[in-house]
Amino acid sequence: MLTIKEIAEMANVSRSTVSRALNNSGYVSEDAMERIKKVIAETGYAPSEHAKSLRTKRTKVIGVILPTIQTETSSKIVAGIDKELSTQGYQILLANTNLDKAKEIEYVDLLKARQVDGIILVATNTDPLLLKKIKGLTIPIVIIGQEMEGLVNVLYDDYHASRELTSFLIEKGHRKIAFIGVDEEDRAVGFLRKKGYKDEMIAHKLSIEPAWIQKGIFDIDSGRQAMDQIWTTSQNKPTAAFAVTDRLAIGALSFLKDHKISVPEQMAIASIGASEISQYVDPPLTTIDYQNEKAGKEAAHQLLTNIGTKAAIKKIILDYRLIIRDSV
Amino acid sequence: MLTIKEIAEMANVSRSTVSRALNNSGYVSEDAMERIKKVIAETGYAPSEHAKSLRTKRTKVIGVILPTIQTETSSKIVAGIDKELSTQGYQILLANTNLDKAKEIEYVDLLKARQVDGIILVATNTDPLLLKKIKGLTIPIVIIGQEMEGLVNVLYDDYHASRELTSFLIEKGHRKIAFIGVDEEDRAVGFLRKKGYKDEMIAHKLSIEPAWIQKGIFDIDSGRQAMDQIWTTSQNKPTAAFAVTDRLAIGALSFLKDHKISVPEQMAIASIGASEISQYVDPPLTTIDYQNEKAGKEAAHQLLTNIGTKAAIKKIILDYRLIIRDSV
DNA sequence: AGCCAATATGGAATCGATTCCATATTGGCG
DNA sequence: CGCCAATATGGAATCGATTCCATATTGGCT
Repeated sequence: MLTIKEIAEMANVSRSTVSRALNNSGYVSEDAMERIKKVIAETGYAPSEHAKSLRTKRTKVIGVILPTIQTETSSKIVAGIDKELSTQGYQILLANTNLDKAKEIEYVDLLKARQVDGIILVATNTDPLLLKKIKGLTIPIVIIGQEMEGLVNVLYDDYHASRELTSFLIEKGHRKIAFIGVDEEDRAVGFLRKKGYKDEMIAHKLSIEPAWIQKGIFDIDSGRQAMDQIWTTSQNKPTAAFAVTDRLAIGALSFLKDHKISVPEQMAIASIGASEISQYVDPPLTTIDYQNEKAGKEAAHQLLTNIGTKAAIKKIILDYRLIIRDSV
Repeated sequence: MLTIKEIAEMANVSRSTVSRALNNSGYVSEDAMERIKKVIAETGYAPSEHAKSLRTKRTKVIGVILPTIQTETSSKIVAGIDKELSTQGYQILLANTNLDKAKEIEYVDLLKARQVDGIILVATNTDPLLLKKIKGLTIPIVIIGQEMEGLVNVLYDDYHASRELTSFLIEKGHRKIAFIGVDEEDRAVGFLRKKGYKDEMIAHKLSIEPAWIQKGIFDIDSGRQAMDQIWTTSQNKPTAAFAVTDRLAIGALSFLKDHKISVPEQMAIASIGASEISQYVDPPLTTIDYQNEKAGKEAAHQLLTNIGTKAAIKKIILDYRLIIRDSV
């Protein structure tokens, strides 16, 4: 590993001068500058970022904590974050929790020790312990996807999106609408989307049979099982189902297809996510686009503006868009 | 930011003793240990990783360079890498090139400056400049997806997978087989898969009409366009098409569906990738599973065993698996 | 009781940069 | 021609850890 000292010797100047040259801080003669540049080019010297960070307290690294990388939502968010950060020379240090709540907290500490300049947390819950840990941080943090009081949030409008989608199903003539959700510990996806559905049903004086409400995890197969449950256990079969994610909807479609239940004639399906493949399944899914990449970009942007300055507590609510296709 | 010096003062010991306590390097009395632990617990002190790395030359960070995060392949690889690395306390520093070759080289330098303990490169080309840069590195590196002489490679068996898939189509009675590929600068996906297809066709004395061979980029829409080309420009219409990725195949399916060309009766489709949704499109795709997560895991494993020791140059070729579904 | 080795502890150098300060060299101008 | 400010340069402290070395303390054993 080449150091600044060696470069200085080779260019016949002091370390201070090399440093000044590297950082364009002036007071370097043309002559010296040239020699230094030449030596650097020849040797391929790259200054140690660690020594630099130790001295300057800035790392140009942002920690990103996420529940999984294996969903389209996550990768779109990360892509958005990266797009924004890379324009400013920042990089992403990944912290994947694999949906483990303890790890979420642990990673906050680890990122702190690595002195990242900021953290973006793609949250799945609003655990008080996590919240407490976050509030103790001195570096800026932005939360995506869950509302946390007193912090910078980038949010999807889960409640209204959910109401609107339910309302759309009702407009289309459906009265008996089933719901495939996820655990309500996930306040945004679990609780708020369910509430939106229920409230809209109630607003239209429509009743909900308990068997119509099923829960999955975030994969395709559990969507399939949920639809199986709905179909086989409900007394009064619904004519439509609202799945809180595209994957759950795709699982549901797969069950329906195998049982020769036609979509949308016998059972309409709608969901939230607008994943790339939602338009290529059979039939193409009616779904709500959440603009995940934009969420990532927006979060990164907020974070960058908060670095170095006091964070203005903000709630950014992204808009959504209903995409109507053949599944309803 | 709390430092070791302050902890030392609070615990009434020297910095050396605190350091020894932190690293369990012995020679710390029970008494002192207890006081130090107490202070650390109370203050939530976390030692600066930068100062540590500066001294020890180890960062516990691995740089991962990839062409995009927005594909299932990439996220599976990253998930695999993370799974393996996190068991050893390593983290991932992401470097997303967005398919920009210049950035690929640039990021090697940046990661070097950040003194990552190793690099995993998910490669899309075998550019000589890149190769030269890599060979100059002193830290271990593992390449996924492209064969690079003299380095540790984790490879898919593109050539044989391609031959086998072509052979399968032929077995099924197809004689006129089209091919949707990508640019051959990507040696693995572009060149080798095409060669496998061609060689297998030749081995069976089957001729290929120029219009049957089309090229896309890595997205669904270009697969659609490629199939459009094949269908509208070929004199002699093929009865099957081999797409080098699932996305291209899905695009092709979409074209066929819109033009009421039945699959597999009028046109069979097969591809490589085994993406999660390949089984939920209509009809479910016959595809080859490459085990991307395993590739990531294996690469990370190789990298970790090469840290600290001289790298054994190795070529690891992963096996693949033909998944037969209804599209053929 | 006295000696030696094991244990315990602190001091100081070090890692590779930045940055403040002191000093040396210029050049413009009266 | 001499003076002052701007420019150019190097020395040294510093960031926060680790680690080598020197010294102090302890306990076991003859």
